[in-house]
Amino acid sequence: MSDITSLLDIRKMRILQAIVDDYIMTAAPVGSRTVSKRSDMGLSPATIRNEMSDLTELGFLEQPHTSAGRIPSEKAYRLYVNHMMDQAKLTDDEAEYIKHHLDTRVHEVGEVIRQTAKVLSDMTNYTSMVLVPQLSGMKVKRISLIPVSEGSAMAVVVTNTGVTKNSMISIPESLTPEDIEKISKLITEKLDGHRLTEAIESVLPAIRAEVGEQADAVCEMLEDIERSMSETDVEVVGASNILDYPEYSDAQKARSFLAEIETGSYLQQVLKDSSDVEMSVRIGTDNDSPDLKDCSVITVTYKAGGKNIGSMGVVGPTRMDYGKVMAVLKYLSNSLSDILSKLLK
Amino acid sequence: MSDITSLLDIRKMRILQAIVDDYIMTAAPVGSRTVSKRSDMGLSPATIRNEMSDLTELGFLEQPHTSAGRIPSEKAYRLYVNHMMDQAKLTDDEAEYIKHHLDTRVHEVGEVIRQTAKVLSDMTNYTSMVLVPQLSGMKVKRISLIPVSEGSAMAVVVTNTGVTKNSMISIPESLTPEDIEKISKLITEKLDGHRLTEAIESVLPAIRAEVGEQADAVCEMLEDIERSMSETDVEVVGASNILDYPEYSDAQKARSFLAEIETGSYLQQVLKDSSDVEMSVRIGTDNDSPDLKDCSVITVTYKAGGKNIGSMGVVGPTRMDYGKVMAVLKYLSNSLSDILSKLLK
DNA sequence: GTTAGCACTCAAGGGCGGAGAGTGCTAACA
DNA sequence: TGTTAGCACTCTCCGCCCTTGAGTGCTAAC
Repeated sequence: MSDITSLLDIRKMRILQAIVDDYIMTAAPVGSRTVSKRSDMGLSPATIRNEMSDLTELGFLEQPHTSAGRIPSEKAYRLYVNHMMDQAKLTDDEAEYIKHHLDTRVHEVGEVIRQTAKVLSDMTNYTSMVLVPQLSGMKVKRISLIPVSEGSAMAVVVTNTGVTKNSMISIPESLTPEDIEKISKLITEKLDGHRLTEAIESVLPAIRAEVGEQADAVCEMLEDIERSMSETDVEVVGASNILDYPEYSDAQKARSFLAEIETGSYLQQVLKDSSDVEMSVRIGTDNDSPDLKDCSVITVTYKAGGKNIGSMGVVGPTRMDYGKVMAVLKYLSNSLSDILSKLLK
Repeated sequence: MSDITSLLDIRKMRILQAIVDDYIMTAAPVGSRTVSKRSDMGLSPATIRNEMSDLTELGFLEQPHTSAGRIPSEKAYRLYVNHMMDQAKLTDDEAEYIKHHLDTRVHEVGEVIRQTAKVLSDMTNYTSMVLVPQLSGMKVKRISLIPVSEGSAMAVVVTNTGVTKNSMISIPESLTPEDIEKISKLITEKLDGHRLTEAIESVLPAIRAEVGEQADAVCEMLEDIERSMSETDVEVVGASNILDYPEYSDAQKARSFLAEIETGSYLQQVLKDSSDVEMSVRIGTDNDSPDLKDCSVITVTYKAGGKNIGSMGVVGPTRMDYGKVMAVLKYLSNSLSDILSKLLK
């Protein structure tokens, strides 16, 4: 990116910023008079109009119809987010609110994640989503197999950070509960300290040697475990918040937004894709999903023990309060990272 | 209930039924001419008007304004559901659809529940909810404790029917992983075949005797397990369907409906409360939640091995297609019961 | 370069009238 | 005595017109 002042002079920037700020608050097209009246502007409406005309030509503003004010284009939001947003800081009350509601006495990761999603949605009044910590990349401490019925067992994977995940797997009917217990011990012993993803190839020979004829079955089980452990869960809260915004007062539009949220697959993909960039912002058509073409999605990552282990984000109308959302996300990312770092030892 | 023909003669019944049927399809007030035109009616609009006037006086019909048709009151819906609904039967296509989408090859209870909820919502186009099988009342086959970090462990309860549930519990820091394993074996041995709910008092003395000084800690752990096992989970699908109905085109109304669904606590309560009646119907203000006062909730139970183990239901506008919904619910209840009975051996 | 002034555009909202759906009453009919 | 035709009446809905007001773009003057 070249220096943006070569693209837009300072005055245009200030005017554009004023328009975006105003539009974010009111959702109504902004006129030249409104901008001119801002105490720090000191220019007549006529001058503003000339500048607005230029900004429209440059693609930063759009006009719903001739005699309406202007609304920001996606291009304007991108510029706004990157170069001219007031990076809001949380008020003391807000910080206090987070501290108070992220109950650090809770000892279960899932519960902490749910609380985080709730707080995120409540504070922003948009839809929030939090990816539960990902096992991939963590080291396995223990894998327990619990016989449930003939043909099925529950696999519980515990990582060295204390993150757990469990799933039902099918097992060969030939295996007795005792066999399962033996295998459970064996694979824990062999896999201990390895990453689950890399474990199978590297550890299989050893296991194969020890379990003899049932090696194939065990091998399949391990693959089954790996497969189910790489599935991601995401906690989504506050989908109905979208109905608070006039952009979505049309039932049909709200319907397709909510349906997209409910399936969750796109959002899940976004969170996964963004799980290595500290903060990502997708504006409008940046989103592949047509149902979210009037939405923005902002995500941040969170860590435990200095390593990224998950991400969370907010979905709202493109006209969202970027400054506030980003501030809340940053703060929450730190809080959650702290809590998890302690919680997961 | 006394014989209803003493309350309403046959003709009034037929007219009321015609009105309810029509209103369910169109959501528009029904006039005398519309009713009269039905091929099986054979009465002039004027006659119908007289009867409608009576029905209004009796509280079965309401009039939005003088020159509009009539709409059914809650009282009418109750009568309709109890005495005059055409108990719809599923078409072959519909039965086929269910068979096809309830994939019996799936071996995990949770997955089956999710599929059921999806099918239920897709077929009715209302919001569906399915309670996951309840452990209470089942007999414990196995309780495994898996050490996760110092101070916490995962408890996995497996019942004799193969239903599982797991949760994190905190454990006294004094216990080593070996202790935990020992205790895990011990409680499985002692609790095996008992109901979890009744197990603790009856089994505690034996356990107390064997674990010696750590008895109190173990006791607390067991209570913790019991507490978390009695928590219920419910799968909700298709909340956004409500936006397809003109009654909820008002964003504010849709908002409060969706918020109520999202918290889920009321619906969960309804499902729990109804988990011993084969089919229950709550119409309008039967629902305690003010946000659901224009909704009806219909639930059925499902079984495994001849015993009720859970329930599911549908939430929609009071003007819902009761016949269809009840038919789908009945059919699905049987299907799910069959699948679970096989699945849980 | 900035601004005042002015003609022009367009959406939103209020008022009005007709159309249409539906009712309730009355009187006639079987 | 129950049923029906007829009719006056009531309301909502919809389209129409007009006004209002916000906002623009252009021009000419500062």
